Amino acid sequence: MTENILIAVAWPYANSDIHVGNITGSHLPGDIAARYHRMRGRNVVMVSGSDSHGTAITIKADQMGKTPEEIYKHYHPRFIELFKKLGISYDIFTSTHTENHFEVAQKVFLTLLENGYLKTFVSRQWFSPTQGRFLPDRYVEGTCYICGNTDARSDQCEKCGHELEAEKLINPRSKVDGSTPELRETEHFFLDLSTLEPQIKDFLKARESYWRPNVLRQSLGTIQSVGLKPTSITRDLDWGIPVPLEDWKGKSLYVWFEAVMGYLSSVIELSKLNGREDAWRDWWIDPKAKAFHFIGKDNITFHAVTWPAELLGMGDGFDRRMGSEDPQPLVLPYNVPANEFMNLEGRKISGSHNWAVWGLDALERYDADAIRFYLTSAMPEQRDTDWDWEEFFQRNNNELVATWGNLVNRVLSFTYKHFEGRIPTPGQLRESDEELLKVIRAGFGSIAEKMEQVELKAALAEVMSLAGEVNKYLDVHAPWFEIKTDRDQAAKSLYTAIQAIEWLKVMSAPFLPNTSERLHELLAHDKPLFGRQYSCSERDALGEHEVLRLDNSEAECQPGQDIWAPTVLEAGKAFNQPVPLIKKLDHKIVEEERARLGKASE
RNA sequence: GGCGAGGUAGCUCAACGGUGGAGCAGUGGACUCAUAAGCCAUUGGUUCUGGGUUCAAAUCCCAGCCUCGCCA
Repeated sequence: MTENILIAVAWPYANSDIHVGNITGSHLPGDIAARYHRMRGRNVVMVSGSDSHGTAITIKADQMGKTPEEIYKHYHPRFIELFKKLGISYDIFTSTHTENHFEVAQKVFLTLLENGYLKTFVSRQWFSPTQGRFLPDRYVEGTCYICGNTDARSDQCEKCGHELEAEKLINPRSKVDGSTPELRETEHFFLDLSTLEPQIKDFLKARESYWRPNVLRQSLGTIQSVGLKPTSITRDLDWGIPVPLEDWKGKSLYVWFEAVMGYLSSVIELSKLNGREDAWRDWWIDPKAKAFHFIGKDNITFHAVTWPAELLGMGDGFDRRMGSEDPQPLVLPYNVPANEFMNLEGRKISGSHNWAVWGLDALERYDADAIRFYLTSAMPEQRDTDWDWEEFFQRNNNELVATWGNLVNRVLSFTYKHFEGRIPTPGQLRESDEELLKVIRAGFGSIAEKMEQVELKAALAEVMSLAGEVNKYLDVHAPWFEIKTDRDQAAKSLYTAIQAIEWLKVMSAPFLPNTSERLHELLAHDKPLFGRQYSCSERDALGEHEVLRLDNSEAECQPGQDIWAPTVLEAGKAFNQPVPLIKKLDHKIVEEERARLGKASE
């Protein structure tokens, strides 16, 4: 039975471009995991989409003099372009602003309501009489009741750093038109986390042995120390998913409450696109399916507590609403390997100050795999890390090119020259040949263990270390001497080295898919390892949205076929004339890139 | 303010109670198939600070400092 794996990546917020911190935090680790599981022959679906709603987008829209929809439609295709160029292989990358997502989100809401986990509370919020609507906290400014700063935002004072209780703000004024807002009562829905707490606790306890400490302590730790409180899930906002009830006009589902449902809605959308409406149940109903959630540390509570609470609270009600005759509960997250943050040259990444390395911009000058290699090496798996251009340069030239790229090039070009472009026929291998192959072969097992545990840096380090073993082996045998005295000995050495390279191509493929694919072609394999990314436009009642997809039909990776294995190299087979797989960089890029930082753009 | 994570060689990280390790950078050496890459050898550390427990602490406990996240 093929294992079902859901790779769910945090939905990027569609009010800014994606930078290296976002990439290494969630998209890249998700992609590496997805590719690995696909190679194991598992039934993988990797999903994400643009988080299109909420106040941050309406604010951006106001600043730019555009509509929220225009803002989302500007960034969404740029996300897709980036994922294509970087090889982030989503099975579907869609948006929360789709008819399908609206339907799913409203079903989730109604199911939770039906099951008694939603409550309403009345609170007081600032209302603009001139505009006839409630103002989000960030739209109201006034005097800080702690430090007296006259330009404090109602939810936070920049000057003294305190977060504020919005209704205590002195001399409030609307950021939109400067008018004076007034406090009015407003009613909102809350998700009753306190009632669900025992179930959430059981869910977390069952995963205690293998979750990362930061994720576990922030979720289970909070429950054990202070407990959970009801959390509000609706807002007085037009731009979003309407609360699906009479008399709740002008109120939307809170963006965080609804965006996480994208993990469910996107799989449903993909199932519809593929014409197999029930396929989503492979990942969401099959109790053996595993869901991995790749997120940044700012998102831990939402994914380790709130989203599981939504799933638990629905019971089998969602499946029933989807028309199932035998309704079942939904699958809970298997792991939430949250990453910490990546800084840039010693400072926090800041988009507004252009202190950022933007994905699309960097891809104009560097190969996808060069970026992927460095971002994996410096992935913030257990602590904050730093993108440093000098280190990017060093790691590319001294590790990726020197250890791996050069290994492939020296072996293949020497063989091509001396063995007429064919894999040498080795005859009986020597003991030392078998020894090297044994060491490399063992990597399939030990690297797999790290991949299953989502220890991606350690996994990549082991691949590189194995490449180093091949370099040492070559130095001992020196086929460039053997060829002069005993051609058969050189044939054995080169065959062994190419066999090792063939295996390392497989082990490095989740990290360096483009490099592996090109090496795969060099070695004259018929089919590509991975599928082809493409995008298409879909139309529904809300308009059109672009969708990034993946066509696996021609790929070697197929459900049920485990290609993460030491296949035996065919002696005598012709291969293509080698070319260097990875480019060396010139040191001048370090100064050039540093000079770009912090400069105004656009 | 509350909760949490992290603070180990210049950089990235590993050791998580038993003589502080790896890769890269630095330095020295022999080689040449290769993108002047590869190989061998080697320099480098009051493990944030101060206490404590222990025969033994980077590791456990207490206090403090710094960075980051979440919540109020």
